[in-house]
Amino acid sequence: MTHSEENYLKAIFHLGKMGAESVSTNAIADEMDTKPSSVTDMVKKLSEKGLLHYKKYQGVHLTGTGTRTALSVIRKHRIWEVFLVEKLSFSWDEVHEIAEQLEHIKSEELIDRLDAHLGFPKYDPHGDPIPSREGKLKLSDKRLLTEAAINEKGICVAVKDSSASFLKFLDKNKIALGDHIMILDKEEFDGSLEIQIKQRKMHISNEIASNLYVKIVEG
Amino acid sequence: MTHSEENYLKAIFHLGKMGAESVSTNAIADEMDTKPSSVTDMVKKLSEKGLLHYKKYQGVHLTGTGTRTALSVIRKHRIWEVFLVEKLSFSWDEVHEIAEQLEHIKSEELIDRLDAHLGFPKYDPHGDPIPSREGKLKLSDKRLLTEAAINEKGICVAVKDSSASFLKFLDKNKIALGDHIMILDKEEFDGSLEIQIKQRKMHISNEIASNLYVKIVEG
DNA sequence: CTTATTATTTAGTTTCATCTAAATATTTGT
DNA sequence: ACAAATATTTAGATGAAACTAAATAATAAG
Repeated sequence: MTHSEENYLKAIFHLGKMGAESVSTNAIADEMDTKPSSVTDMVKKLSEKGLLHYKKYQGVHLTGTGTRTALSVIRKHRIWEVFLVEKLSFSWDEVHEIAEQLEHIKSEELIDRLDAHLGFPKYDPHGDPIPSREGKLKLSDKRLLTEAAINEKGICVAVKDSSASFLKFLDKNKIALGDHIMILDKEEFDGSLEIQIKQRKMHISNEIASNLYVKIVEG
Repeated sequence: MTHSEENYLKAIFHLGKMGAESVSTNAIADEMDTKPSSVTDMVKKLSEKGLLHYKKYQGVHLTGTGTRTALSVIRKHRIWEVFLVEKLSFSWDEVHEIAEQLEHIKSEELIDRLDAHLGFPKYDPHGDPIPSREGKLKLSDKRLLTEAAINEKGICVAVKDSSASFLKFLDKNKIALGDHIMILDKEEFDGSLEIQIKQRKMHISNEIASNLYVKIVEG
């Protein structure tokens, strides 16, 4: 399994909503910042290896083996991110690029020991769940902040966009995972929100709200 | 800089006794388990990139940049080995393969933070010195056990062969870095040695002695 | 001082992952 | 339902990094 093959599986997994939907050539090309023709080539190869199903012009979806492989790479990525933040004090906006490299290190033993060393974390620094050794992925009832109703309260549990610029924005505005948020008002015109977060009120754009996941708390 | 290029630089550095001697095509091919013709190709490329000097039929030697790059890779390799042993409890015979992969992760920040996290170690688990950030390599007065005279005392400071089989042999026979060793007798016929190690006597073959480094202690 | 041996290089091929340009299939809009 | 737009695939090329087989240079041996 090459780095490139692993990256394709990861991208297809993400695009396919955990393997349910079939994924188009162009979507993969976009996600991976490559050309559709390159995707066709790779997809043929992965298909021959039994990692995904492919019929011309009909998109692809991962096989069981393909899904397990993708989850194994995602597991590595997320565990390494935890390591970088917890043990090496990187901030959450600096770890993605490095984890993109570390996720390809081949050693199950290594990742298991690292996992133990970190105390078997369940989530990465961006709130994404870490797949188990067996390839089970915890699915939570998190919702985008844009989908919450006025007066609903939630706890910020994850980000959708993990780009450095978005994460830096959150840091600068003192919004962190675990924070309690209540929707005070929604602006019809631009979809922006008035929220109460940790005793202070603030106004956030729709763009921001649509990249923050919350878990609604009753009451 | 590709993984392969880094591996070539590392191999040439090791073969060239820290850049002093010029290294032959065949020696590199042997070291890297590849064909001489492949070496010629790569050496031409590295030469064009200014990492080594190459004249047909006359071997190569690293430039300043080439040496610095090699040392940077070696630094990464050794720091990762310390991490694997100290933090993840790998044994010293398991870390080489994994470090061969980790040494190619591109991030100076990562290796500096890891270095700090480990308390700025000076030696890797096999007793090899870790180059500084600036590319300085501590050279010690260690000598092979085969070069020590009868009645000389030394401290075991490093191994020459880092293969799993040799290291496992040492573990099994309770020989570890830091142990005090005295040469009791040398057998003319096969070069084997009678040694005193930590209150017990044992007999070791020339093959073993020629892969153990000691630092002679006076008295 | 030739010849034989060994070392090294050249030339041409392969595999991998990408690309561009062109061809073909599918989908959409009227 | 047909043309236009979009998506996808094919064909052919490129750059790494390896290989094999053949040619050439350097070295060693008689």
